[in-house]
Amino acid sequence: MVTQEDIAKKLGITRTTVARALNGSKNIKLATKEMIIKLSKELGYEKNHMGSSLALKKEKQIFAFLVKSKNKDYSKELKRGLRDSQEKLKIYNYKIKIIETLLSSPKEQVDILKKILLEDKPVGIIIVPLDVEEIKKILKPYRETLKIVSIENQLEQEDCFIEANYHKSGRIAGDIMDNIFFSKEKILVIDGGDDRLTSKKYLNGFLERMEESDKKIIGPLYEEKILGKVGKIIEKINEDIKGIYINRYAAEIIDKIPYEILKGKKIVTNGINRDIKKLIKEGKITATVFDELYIQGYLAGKTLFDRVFKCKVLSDEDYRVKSHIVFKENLDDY
Amino acid sequence: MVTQEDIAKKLGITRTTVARALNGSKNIKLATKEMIIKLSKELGYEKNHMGSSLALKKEKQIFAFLVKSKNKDYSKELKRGLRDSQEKLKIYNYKIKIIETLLSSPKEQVDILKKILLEDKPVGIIIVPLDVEEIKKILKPYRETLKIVSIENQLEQEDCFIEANYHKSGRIAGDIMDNIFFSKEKILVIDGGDDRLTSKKYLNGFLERMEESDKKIIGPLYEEKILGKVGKIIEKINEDIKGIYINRYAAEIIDKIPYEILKGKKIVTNGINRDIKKLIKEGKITATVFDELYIQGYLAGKTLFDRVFKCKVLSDEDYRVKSHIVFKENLDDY
DNA sequence: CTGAAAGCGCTTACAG
DNA sequence: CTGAAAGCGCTTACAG
Repeated sequence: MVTQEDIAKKLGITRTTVARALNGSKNIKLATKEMIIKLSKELGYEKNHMGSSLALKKEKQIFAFLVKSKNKDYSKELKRGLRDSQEKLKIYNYKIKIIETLLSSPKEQVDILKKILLEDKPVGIIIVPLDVEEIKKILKPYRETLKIVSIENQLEQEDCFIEANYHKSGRIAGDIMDNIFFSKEKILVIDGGDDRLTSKKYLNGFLERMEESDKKIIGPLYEEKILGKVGKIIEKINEDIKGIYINRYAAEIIDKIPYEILKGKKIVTNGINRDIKKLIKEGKITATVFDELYIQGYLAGKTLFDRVFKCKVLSDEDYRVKSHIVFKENLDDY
Repeated sequence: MVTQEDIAKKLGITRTTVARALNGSKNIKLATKEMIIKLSKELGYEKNHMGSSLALKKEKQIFAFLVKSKNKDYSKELKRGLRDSQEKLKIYNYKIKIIETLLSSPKEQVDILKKILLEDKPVGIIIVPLDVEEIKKILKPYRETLKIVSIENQLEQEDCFIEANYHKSGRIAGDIMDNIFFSKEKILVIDGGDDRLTSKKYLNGFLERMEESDKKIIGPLYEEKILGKVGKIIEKINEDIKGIYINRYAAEIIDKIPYEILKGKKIVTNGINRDIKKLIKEGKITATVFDELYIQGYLAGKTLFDRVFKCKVLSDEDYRVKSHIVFKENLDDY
């Protein structure tokens, strides 16, 4: 294992100067710096992070900007993932502070971000950016020192970007629906509306996949405030309908429909929560497909940390969030 | 943050003594030790692992006993997971050495284990134990200092035990098969034999789940050296058969059967490898269910490390290996 | 059984 | 722009 001291000795200088070169300090002559960097590469120097952290005693702050949506599970799971990644950070004296703003109020997010950049001097930002263009602008002057991870919406190319593939999960739901039936059955598609995060992408993925199938799609049936108008859905369901897909409010909608009407239909949905789990357990929903938000949160924390601290860039594969398929039998995995 | 020094000061003793108490050293008076432990609990002392590792310079060894089976993916994935967990260990100066022995030769595993315990003084053992009773006996005298993680087969209650739930994955395959068909169709079950790790459990899980269904099971059809006798399988497949389940050698068997015969049948299997993926992509296999061996390996490394180093015991949930369901549309997640 | 001291690899305020 | 020095929290060989 090669240390800064080794490099210093070979070069006839002090550890201090070597440390400076390796930390990107500005108080160092360019030539010296280059010489040190060159040798450290030749020797295969890797910084010992324990030594480094031990010496670096003051707490460094990372701010995570999440959003609160009506879909409570969304931010809850993301937060849980983020918190779990914190454990690792804590021992290195990094701290993630979570700030939640409303999905419906991009301006609030922008304002708080501005304030924090100015006052708290964070070393990293994790964000589910709402007003993407505005946020890009705000971050620009801080880019030299700030590491950025965005979730759901991409900012600059250079930032790490973590996204779940909701569209794909929609396609998978379609794949399952297609495979459940041999012949050209009728499938009713219920559009529970757009939550501005996942549900529209789910629906589009499902519909795209169904176009490649021989099943006959009825709908999508859309109603504003659909939960108040379940009657309209009931009208559409008849003997001919063999399968039902719902992209949003699956549990709420199913609960409002008398079971007699749904009996024998195969229902597939996207997303997961306690109510959907219950319905799968009862055999009312056949399967659901969802993206693990927990992992997204966890990855965001981990990734930012790797970037800030180790200057390590992970491969794209590491950021990929898998889709999970849930039938009754693997329900308790989730 | 409370340090050993803080504790020492409050007690009017030196850091050295505090360290000794906290490390479980024997060179310390019981009363002193108890006093220190008590105060450190009161103050909420948590050891700083960076300081600790930095001081602890010599390499510590962990040995992992894996098995080589005919199912190459088995040990390959397990190894990959284990290797990934090593990265974290390395910076703390722990090293995992992997030893593979043949599944068919439990004695070889026992012999090597004996030798290593004697000569290498490992701080931890990860093992897929074959001759469980014998291995329990061998490990007994070392239990004071040695942390043990077993995979697949449990040793003592106190050891951490990581298992995939192959039986459950079999049940899930059954669940999918059951859901694919509305009516009482005939399902042919092909038993590809016992690999002594997964395939029998898969089969039993599948059959158990099918008993709860209204489908009619044909088989299980078992032949010794089944790959040489695919003719017997072909005989069984006729118009009436709507679904086929195969627990082992799915890809090999399907490849030997003319596609005309399989066309229109829904095939579900357990396990995953490149060939199965290919068949799913081609639409020949509808779905497969498998246990992520990679995760098992990763967990084994991580768990042992947590035990050795942090004296941390994870909750059962952390050891749980999920089952994964793969249809065509989520194929590229794996 | 306990303590004084050196050292792990790194960072950074201070002095020049 | 560079260096001497203190210090992060811990461990352990050595001396008593």
